[in-house]
Amino acid sequence: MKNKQTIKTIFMGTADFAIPSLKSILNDSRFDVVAVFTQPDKPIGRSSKLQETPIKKLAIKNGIPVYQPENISDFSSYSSNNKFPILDVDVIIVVSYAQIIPKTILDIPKYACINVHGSLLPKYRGSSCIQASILNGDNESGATIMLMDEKMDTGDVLRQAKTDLSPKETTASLFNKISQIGADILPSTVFDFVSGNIKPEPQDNSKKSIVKKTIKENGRIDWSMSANHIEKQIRAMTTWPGAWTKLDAKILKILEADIASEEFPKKNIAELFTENKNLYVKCGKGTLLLKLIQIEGKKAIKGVDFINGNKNLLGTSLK
RNA sequence: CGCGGGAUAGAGCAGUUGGCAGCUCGCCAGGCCCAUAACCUGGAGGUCACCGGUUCGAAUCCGGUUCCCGCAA
Repeated sequence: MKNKQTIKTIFMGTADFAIPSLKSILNDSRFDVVAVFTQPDKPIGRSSKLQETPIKKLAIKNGIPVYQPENISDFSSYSSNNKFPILDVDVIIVVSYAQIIPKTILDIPKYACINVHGSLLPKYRGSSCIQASILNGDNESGATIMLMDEKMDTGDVLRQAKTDLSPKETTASLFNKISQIGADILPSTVFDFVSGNIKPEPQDNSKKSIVKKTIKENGRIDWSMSANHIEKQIRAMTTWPGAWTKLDAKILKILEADIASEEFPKKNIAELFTENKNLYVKCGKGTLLLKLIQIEGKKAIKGVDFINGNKNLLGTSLK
């Protein structure tokens, strides 16, 4: 492709994860973003007001046409003539769009549909890739730029960027890291591919792993598990759905915890107790020191603050 | 107007037949001690979210407002 030409691009994305990528593309003069696709406005939070997706806000701010079809393959839902509205594009970049892209659309761009995925594929195909890397205690993860095909996250890899995980990494912090490093390499990767300077590498299917979408129940703590496992679960479930348990009839979220260095053999599993001004809960193996917790209807508080105001609840068991 | 919880000292919480504003912690001063996050003594710190009503008297009862949070989506 000639230097003076720009890459005519459609961007599809919805969640915050896609924001750095869209910014990256918008800030790169080699790209011309002609349209943005994102999910329809939905009510979020306690009010029933419709909320625009983060991507929609960014697109509007930059004066780019926004499409929000309920179903991306149902052209009639967003185009009056039952056709995809823009047929002459070079690439479609999809990041965290929340819908499967059908073959009819994969075939539209001149070069390819390109995806940014939050793991080092073929590891962790699926939507909860970042949670999975923390839950499994990985030392490194990263972002993958790949060509899309009809299956989920199975396309040929163009380029990857790695990052280390800190011992206290949470899904929230890793989410930011990976979305950024992915965005950082996205423009040049797409450009190099379009220019013919990248040879797509098929994934090694023998090394694949697939992760299911995170659901609320994944945040529920099983206190018979090891403190080591629960501590990773707490970091993996930050900030949604959060690691939670039941204190009497109320939900108790565990926002931050450390693995206790001491053992407390006399305590029962799931028992809440205090020792040296620290709040602990006994696990199946080992003990967790609760640093930051939140009771349903209340704000997040430190373990020591909970002890000060709720001495009567010490000794009870979490469920 | 989706369902529900909450607002009281710097923090976390008690506090209804309406009657002097409390607890734990922190903070300040002093004491004990080889020493301490331990212990003892004393102290400061409140417009009980806001506005109005009932009452001799309201944190408490009634009406309204604002803000925070959990669920759901």
